[in-house]
Amino acid sequence: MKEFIKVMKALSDPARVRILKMLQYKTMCVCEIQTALDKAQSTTSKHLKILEDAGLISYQKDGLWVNYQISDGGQSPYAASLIGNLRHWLNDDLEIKKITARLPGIDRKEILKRSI
Amino acid sequence: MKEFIKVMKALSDPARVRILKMLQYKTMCVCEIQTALDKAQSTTSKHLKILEDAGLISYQKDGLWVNYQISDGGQSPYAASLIGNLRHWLNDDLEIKKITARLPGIDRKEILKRSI
DNA sequence: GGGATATATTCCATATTCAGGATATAATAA
DNA sequence: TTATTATATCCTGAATATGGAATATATCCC
Repeated sequence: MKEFIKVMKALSDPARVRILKMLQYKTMCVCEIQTALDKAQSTTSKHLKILEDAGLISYQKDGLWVNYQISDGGQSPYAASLIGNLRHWLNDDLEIKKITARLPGIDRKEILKRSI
Repeated sequence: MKEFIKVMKALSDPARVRILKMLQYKTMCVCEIQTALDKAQSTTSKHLKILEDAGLISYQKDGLWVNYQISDGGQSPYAASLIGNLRHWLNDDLEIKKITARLPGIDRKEILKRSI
C-alpha cells in the first residue's frame, strides 16, 4: 500500500508530471529542468527526489552534473504501469505541449552562458 | 492535466484506496463503508465525494440510502485505467486482505441494530 | 590545497489535506 | 405536519506538502 500511495502522491503535483513528460523526450540535468519549470533550484531538486523515491525516475552522475531520466520501472510495478500510460497520456494537454515545445531550446550550455 | 491530477490525488489516501478495493467486491452504502473504515461519517462522506469527483466511483440513491459502486470509467480515461489496474493491484496487501475479509459481516441491517 | 560550480539539504512561511463534531439536507413514516 | 434517519456540508485544529532563501555537499580545475 505504502509503495502505491508513494507513486500516486508523486504524480499528484503538476510540476512533477511536467518533469516526467519532459524526460520522456530527453535526459536532462537539474539546471535544465529548473529552467524549463521556472522554479527555484531547491524546489526542482526536491521534486526530483520525490519522483526518484517513487521509482519513477533515475539518475546518473556525470561530474558535477546529475542527469535524470525516466526509470525503467524495475523498482515498482505501479511506477512501471504509470510510466507506460504517461507516454501517451497528456500529449494533447496545453501546458505539456507548451513546455515540450520549448525543450529543444533548453540546453545546459546555453543556461550557463545566460547566468554569467 | 487538472483531470489527471484529480485522479492521482484521489488515489493518494489509503482510506480512499481501501474504499475502492471494497467496492470491487460489492456495492455499499455510506454507513457500511464508514463501519468498515472505522472513521467518522463526515470523514467517510468526504472521501466518497473526492472519489466521485475524480470519476472513480458513482452512486445510486435508494430512499434514504446512497449506494456507491465502482465507476464504469466513462468520465475519465485516467480513472478508467486506474480502476482496471486496481482490480489486480493490492490484492495481496495485508490491510486490504484484512478489510475485505471483514466485508461479508458488514451489512446495513446489522449496523442499524447495533446503533440502537 | 583553494576556488568555482552543479546539485542536495535545511529552515521557515504559507497552503493544502485530513479528521471529527456540529449542523443542514433529503427522504420516509406516523 | 412532525419525528426519524441516512447522508452531505460547515467549521476548526492538527498534520502534511509546497516554495524559496540560505547553507551544505560533491566534483572539477588550477
